[in-house]
Amino acid sequence: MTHMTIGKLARTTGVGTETIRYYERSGFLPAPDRLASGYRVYGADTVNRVRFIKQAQSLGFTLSEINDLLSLTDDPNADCAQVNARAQVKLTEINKKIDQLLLVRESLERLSKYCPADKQPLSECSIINHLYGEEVKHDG
Amino acid sequence: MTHMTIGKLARTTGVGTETIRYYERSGFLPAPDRLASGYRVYGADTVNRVRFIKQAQSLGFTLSEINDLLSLTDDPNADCAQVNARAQVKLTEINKKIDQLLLVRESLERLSKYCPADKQPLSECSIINHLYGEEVKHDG
DNA sequence: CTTGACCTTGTAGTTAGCTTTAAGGTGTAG
DNA sequence: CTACACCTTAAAGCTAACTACAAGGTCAAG
Repeated sequence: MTHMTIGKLARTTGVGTETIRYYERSGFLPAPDRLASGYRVYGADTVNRVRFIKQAQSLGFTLSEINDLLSLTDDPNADCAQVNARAQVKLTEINKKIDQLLLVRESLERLSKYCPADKQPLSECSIINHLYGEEVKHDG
Repeated sequence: MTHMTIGKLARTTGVGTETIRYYERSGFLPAPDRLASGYRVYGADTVNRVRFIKQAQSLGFTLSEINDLLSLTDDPNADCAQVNARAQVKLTEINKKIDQLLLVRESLERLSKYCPADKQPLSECSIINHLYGEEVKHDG
């Protein structure tokens, strides 16, 4: 059970076969052994590597950042501090995105609050008027 | 001063000339009048329209959603409620994104907390171990 | 020995929103 | 009249991460 073809690997890891081949093409997975027929053969190590990629993606890392992380795990001199530094960079990015979205939400909520939200003409719509560059009343 | 060429419009609105042409190609801006030379000529209305697009983008609307909003503003039967409904949809999306990012941040922070963050071998790194599918210790 | 699931390759398409390039015409300041 | 900034077009390229397609070879069951 140590050898599996691409479809089995795909089913085991929950990605598509085309995605596996794409990862190989792009250097995220090493070129696997082949059967005489040319079929790719994978072992448990590749299952782990694909899972690593998917887990890291769910934490907001891009494939190229994940490649850096994978290089670290292959480097005998790499240490925890280097991984943690990358995690901190990612945390900073995520915090920035959250802050931006909070600002956008605030704007939209404020605009919506002053929009009659019934069958008023668009000339009364604070959202549209704001988009066209006009000032909107503030609280207080 | 009511007529300006594409470069002036671009500078006035803070976008590139190629972006203006791209908007026209894609139907976000109407085809403008032309000089005898073929140069595009714009008026203040186009400045407003481009600003509308940019403002709406900063609120998280995609170009295709913005096109819908612009169609509404061109529709004599459109009303405030329709615009507000779109704003609510967008607010829901933004809230979803914020929630996802908060979860991701929590995961990354928890992992980072248990990572020695000094020159320990990667086998001690809770981040890497998590990505490879191992369990991580919890608080309490 | 046939059926059908599975595999191979290379190439191109997708979404979103631009940006760049090539090859050339126009407008104006000095 | 000569720079030089500005304009024109069509088409291709970019980033990210896949996804689809065509045309064919392989493997296992019955």
